[in-house]
Amino acid sequence: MTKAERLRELGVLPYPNTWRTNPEFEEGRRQLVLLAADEAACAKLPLEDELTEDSPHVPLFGRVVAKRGPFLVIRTPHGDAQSLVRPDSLSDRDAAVLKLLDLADHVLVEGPAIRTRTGALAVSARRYEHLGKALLPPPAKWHGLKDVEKRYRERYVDLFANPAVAEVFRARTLIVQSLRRFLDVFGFLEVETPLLHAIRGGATAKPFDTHHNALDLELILRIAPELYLKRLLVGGFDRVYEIGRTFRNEGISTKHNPEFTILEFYMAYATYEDLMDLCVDMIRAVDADLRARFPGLTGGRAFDLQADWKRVHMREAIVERLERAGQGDVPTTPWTEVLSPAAVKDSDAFAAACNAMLPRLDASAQRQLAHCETHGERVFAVFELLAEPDLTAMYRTPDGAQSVPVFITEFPWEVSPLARRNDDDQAYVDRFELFIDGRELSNAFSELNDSDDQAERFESQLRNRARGDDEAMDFDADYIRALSHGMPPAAGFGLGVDRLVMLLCNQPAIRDVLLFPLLRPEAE
RNA sequence: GGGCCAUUAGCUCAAGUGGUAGAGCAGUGGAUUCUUAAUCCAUUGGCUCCUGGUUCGAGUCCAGGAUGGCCCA
Repeated sequence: MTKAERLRELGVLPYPNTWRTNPEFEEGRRQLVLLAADEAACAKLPLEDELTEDSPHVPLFGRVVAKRGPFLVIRTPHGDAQSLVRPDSLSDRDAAVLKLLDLADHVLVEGPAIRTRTGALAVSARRYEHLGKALLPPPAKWHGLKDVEKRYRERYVDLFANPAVAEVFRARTLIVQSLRRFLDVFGFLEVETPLLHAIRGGATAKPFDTHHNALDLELILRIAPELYLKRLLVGGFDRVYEIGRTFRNEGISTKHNPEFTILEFYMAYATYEDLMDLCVDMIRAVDADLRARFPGLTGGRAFDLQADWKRVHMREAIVERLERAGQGDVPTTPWTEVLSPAAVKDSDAFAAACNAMLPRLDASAQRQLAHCETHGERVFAVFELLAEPDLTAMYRTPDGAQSVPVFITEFPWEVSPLARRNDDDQAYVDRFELFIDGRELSNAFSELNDSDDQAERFESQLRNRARGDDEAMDFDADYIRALSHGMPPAAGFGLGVDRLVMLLCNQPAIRDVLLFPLLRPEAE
């Protein structure tokens, strides 16, 4: 006979729903768990035999994760606390129900809080209620659940068996709340724009295809919210933001999941330089919130957010990388043999250097560089191949102990189809990407609000498509019409929220900050 | 996409060069009841990821596949 059947014999439902919580129980439990973690406060509790008739009873409810002698360890969202459950302190009925307890069951105990002989808190149970049955045993109490695949597939077990994992997800929520609060205070309006798009725009990426039956319409899941948010600037919402899911039909890795969370905000009458200042303030504010509440997650960092954040033109970063090759932690590179710092400004010399370098690159880098047709595309490719991998070695705190955040600015226009051209040099745009700890976290620019220029950029994207770039954008005629109605001068900002959580919470893989990362379905 | 590694009981892990598949915890039955991975006695539990091959004999060797991890791209 199963335990569930034996419970029924005692008149107890295995899955009851009769005991209900209320604000008083919730607060009582929370205070109790906090008290259990406070050694000094526990020392003031009475021993069992010092109790008086009027000692107040407190509730403790949650999942039983361990049995030790006459003690049950009960796990709650706030932490663990234990209960001393002795049959002779319980009614016969409660004692009989207690005998049918399995690890992982949900239970309620009520009784006075006491100090044990070892100085710990325990709820000395006068009442014991079975609240919910578990049929499967929990993972080994000492080792927990370690199997990485199982942790992702059975996240529900991971979360209750490994409290440190649950902590990361609580921290994630705090980070998102903190981002919202920061933007709300600055007068940004949070909005929701469509996830189903008819054409691809706002980023260069491969989309997921889907279909709407009633309209018989081929649709894609959005690869970025950008173009809808900028339509709202035209509509008169001067400061808007959206935090939401975005989908890119690409590979899965420690840094990529097909669906991820993006923050984008747009600010009228501002430039990309204003956004650099705002970005520093925002990330520092979020980090301060995080460190105050989750100090255990934020130690031992390889980067310093309090240091001065560097601002480096993309071409300067390439020059600096060449000049510092072999110094400190910046490795030597064959690029120094083919590309002189002076040649970075000279499109012919730069192209020749790229050609000379081609046979020395690995297959993927060759593809990336050979694909380039213009100087701007080559500058971007060389930045990615040469400078980006060593940003953490190049930009460090004065004592050299930590890397500092760096804004890479002045991108070539060809790789920036939605960004405003620089007034002094039309070949480059007013754009930056933020790198912290060597990882690309943000992309932002002064917005292109010249509808004629934007139309030319879309045409350029179509030419890229024609020559085989299957990530190029579509021509968005409605967006051109929107710009033609007049978009205020503005700057916009995008941030990978999952990557920010990884960075601030010291998590090595994006799967560690996604509750349910995409996995292949299990075999039958 | 390429390379390397892993896959054995519910969980965590063992099984020199091929020779009867094991432990701890969980579970079950009992004892004990101020424990801190509770303890003590007894005990159940296996398609060793899958499919083939070599062999008298395969968890172990070989080939192919599956899933996952790490690195590279």
